[in-house]
Amino acid sequence: MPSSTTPSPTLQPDLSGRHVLDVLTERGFVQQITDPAALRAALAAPGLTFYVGFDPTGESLHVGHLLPMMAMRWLREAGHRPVVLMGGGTARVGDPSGKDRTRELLDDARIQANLDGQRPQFGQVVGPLQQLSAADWAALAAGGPRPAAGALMVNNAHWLMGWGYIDFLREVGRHFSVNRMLSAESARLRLERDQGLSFIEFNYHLLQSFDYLELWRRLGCTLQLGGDDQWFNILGGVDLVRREGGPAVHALTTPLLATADGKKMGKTEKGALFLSAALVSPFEFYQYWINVVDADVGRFLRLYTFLPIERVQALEALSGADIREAKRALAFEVTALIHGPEAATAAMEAAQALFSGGADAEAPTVKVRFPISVLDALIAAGHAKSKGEGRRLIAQGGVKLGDQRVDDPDQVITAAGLLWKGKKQAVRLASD
RNA sequence: GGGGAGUUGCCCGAGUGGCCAAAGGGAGCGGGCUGUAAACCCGCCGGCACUAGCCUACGGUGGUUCGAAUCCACCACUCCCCA
Repeated sequence: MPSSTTPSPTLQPDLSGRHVLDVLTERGFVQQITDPAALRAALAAPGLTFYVGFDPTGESLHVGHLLPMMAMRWLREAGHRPVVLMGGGTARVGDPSGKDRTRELLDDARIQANLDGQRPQFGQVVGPLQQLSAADWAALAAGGPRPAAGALMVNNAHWLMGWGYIDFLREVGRHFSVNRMLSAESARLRLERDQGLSFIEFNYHLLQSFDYLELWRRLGCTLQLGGDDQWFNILGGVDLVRREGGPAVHALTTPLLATADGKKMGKTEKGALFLSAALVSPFEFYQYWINVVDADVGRFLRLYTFLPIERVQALEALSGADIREAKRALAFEVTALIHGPEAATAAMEAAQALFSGGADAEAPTVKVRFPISVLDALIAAGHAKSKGEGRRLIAQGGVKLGDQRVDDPDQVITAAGLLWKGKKQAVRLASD
């Protein structure tokens, strides 16, 4: 058990003088690289500009986005310039990669709201970012000077929205082979499954490729990072830059994570594990990492924390019940990174109190009016969606009031206390 | 433009007039075993009332019938083949 003093998380990466590519590889960030030797040489000296694209498809980022963000932070530490590309333009089209059906098209208001929601979240992990406005971009495109060193945030709406259809076809479209695009996995998957692939989605590839060209032209960007499902799209950009007379720019993909038991990474009962505290409380966030399956702990420590590799290896070496110590470190570190050390400490202490049988532990609080039946309280607490479900839970022994198992749905609660569903979820009932 | 197939509960998928709230699988939830793990075993899994019962539901609307997810008509959408 940690002492009552606030433990201090490791919120900064430390390369210890090693080549950043070695560190990224060792920590499991690297899936594919276009030309490893060339990229190694390019990264040897600081100053390379690289980017990662994020489409604003939700109001908050989630852990799926965290992986490339961590990689960006490491690269930044090595002295390179990160560019966060917000897909304000591409989100209007929709990426078919990895989707087995057409995603609903987002309207402009939705996209704008999502952009606003996600924007501040990048800084937390990647570090301070300078945001370029439409006017900034226009100046840059007109040949103005590049911004001084430092991380940037750009929005591809600024260079995609102005195109005329014919112009785009002539200038960009002519470089793309439909034959190749049809053979790409994202398209092939749809075709084989008779799922259909609308023309608009089919064009996503061109837009993303054009992003790379534009970022190379305006900012000298020579590396794009992305999830491995983006490999083909990134290569499209690499090709386009070359066809437009540019150098051999680089591509690096990160692995697509599934948890060791085959589930999608970052999925909770309620949905994605969002980084926004409003959507997923720090406590819930912490609990997600604590409950990670054993086989994933080492991998996640490497990817989602900045703990030194020696420390990670030490934690990985634990076995049996001691693995929980590694999970505590993981949960604490990641929570501290996203929600801050205070919130992480609070979440950790709340979890410990709750699961060591502490009756007065912290837990999400729900206001109710006493007296209230257990059945109604379950619904108020969000533990059950209907009375039928609540009855079922009780019948199966899944409900506890404090440490007392409840077996009568009509039992009346008269005072504040903890209401448990199963072994892991508790809500504090408080007077309204 | 012509011809054909299809639309079932969170997902996949059976079901062709009453025995259907609808087989089976997956996901999910609870219990047991444990370490707030995995694997495994057991149970649950539309809503309300929970004893009997009622309501909503099988793309939409209308119809046939004592009775329809199942038959008919029209509409919408999806996919396939030919052009």
